Amino acid sequence: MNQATLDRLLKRGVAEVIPEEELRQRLQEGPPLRLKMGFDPSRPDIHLGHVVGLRKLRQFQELGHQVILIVGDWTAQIGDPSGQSLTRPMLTAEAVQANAQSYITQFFKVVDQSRTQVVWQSEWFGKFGLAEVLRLTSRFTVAQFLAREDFANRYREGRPIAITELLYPLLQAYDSVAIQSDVEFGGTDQRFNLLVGRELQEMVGQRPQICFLMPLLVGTDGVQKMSKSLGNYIGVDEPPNDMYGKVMSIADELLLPYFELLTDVPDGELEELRQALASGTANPMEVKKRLAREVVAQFHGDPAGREAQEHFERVYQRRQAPQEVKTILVAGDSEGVQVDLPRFLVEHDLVASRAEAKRLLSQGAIQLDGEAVKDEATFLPYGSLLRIGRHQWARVMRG
RNA sequence: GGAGGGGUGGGCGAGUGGUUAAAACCACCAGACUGUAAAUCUGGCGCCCGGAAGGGCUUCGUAGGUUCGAAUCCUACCCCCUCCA
Repeated sequence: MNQATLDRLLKRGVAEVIPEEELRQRLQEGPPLRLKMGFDPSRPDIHLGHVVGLRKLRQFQELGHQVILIVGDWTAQIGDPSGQSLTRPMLTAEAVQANAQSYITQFFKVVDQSRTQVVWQSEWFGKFGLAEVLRLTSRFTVAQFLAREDFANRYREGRPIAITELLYPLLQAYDSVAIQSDVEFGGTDQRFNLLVGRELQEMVGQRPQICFLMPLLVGTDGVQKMSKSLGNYIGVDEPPNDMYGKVMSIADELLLPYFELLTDVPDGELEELRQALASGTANPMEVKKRLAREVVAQFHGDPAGREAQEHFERVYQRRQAPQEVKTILVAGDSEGVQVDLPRFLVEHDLVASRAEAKRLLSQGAIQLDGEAVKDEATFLPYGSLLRIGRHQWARVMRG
């Protein structure tokens, strides 16, 4: 492996490797590494935040290494304390099964299926008895766990910590033992969990895994990490136009991190971009368009990327109607139809309630062929185009 | 086993008998501005009827009760948290 490849692997889009020297050494040793990646089947959706890690797995795979994907059907019953979430309801076996399936499908949009092995926690925890649980828990102390930042915070502030939450890192750590993990991947918020795995492996006489931590992608709100529950995410399953639009809506400051973590644009070029943006010679909007196009292309192909861009330029920049507009068939007289607009909009699911429609109306947010509609009682000619707010369009046709 | 605190709108969190569909803030929606965004400003933000004025209904853990009137008082129940042992 040449130096450039190695640097890209260990530096680009990487927060911390513990310990980095050990990983370099193992990469030189030759045998394919077992790369551990776990997921929580109570949250089956993959968004761009996850993609950062998946892309890194992919890079390792391209060098011949093997991914072990763990379906966390047991830990899902606890809920990862890293997300400061509380105890979640237990999922039914069917729900877990369905979620896992959905997750895996999305997973392989980035990761190479032929170099991936999928395993379930229940393969080892299914036959775990109390004796094993005691043996496992006895290896660690409360003090060790209270050292962890979020536990420490919660404890200090008198907020609850469920005993099961303390178990979460232990179970995750045992996963590493069960699959004999060489490298475990996770976001920087997983640091503690991954380190426990490393420690536990050492205790049982296994070669301890290396912890590979990646930066957390900031979500579309520009503040918090991308997460589904915060609603600031971009899902890999989203349609091209939505995906493109969401990328365009990120803050300018996120441009470079997104390029670094989500694209293959070389570091040298990123540096040029950075300077161009700083000096004002590059228009952030144009740069962002490129980012959006590349992201969409990754999941939907190049043509979809171009089409999404055209759609965006048309609908958002020129504020024209999209190519494809929902049509509403109405029966009226020869020229068109007289309607009570709020009722009409509700009936055709263009707006949630009459009150909502009236609000929009009074704010001039409803247009008929480019003219703001003022009155609730409105005549809609056949072929006319309705626009509701920024995003909704509908054409009225005789039917 | 004992003591105490608490359950309010998407979130956080005021509110202890009427002027409260319920403050403030966040999120969200719309308009203006714009380079996509952000920021900023403006308006809005339970549902229904009404052109409007206005009216009606539903909502403050659940179920009852007191009262002309209850998120606010009483009773029972459910749930959550903290501390002491």
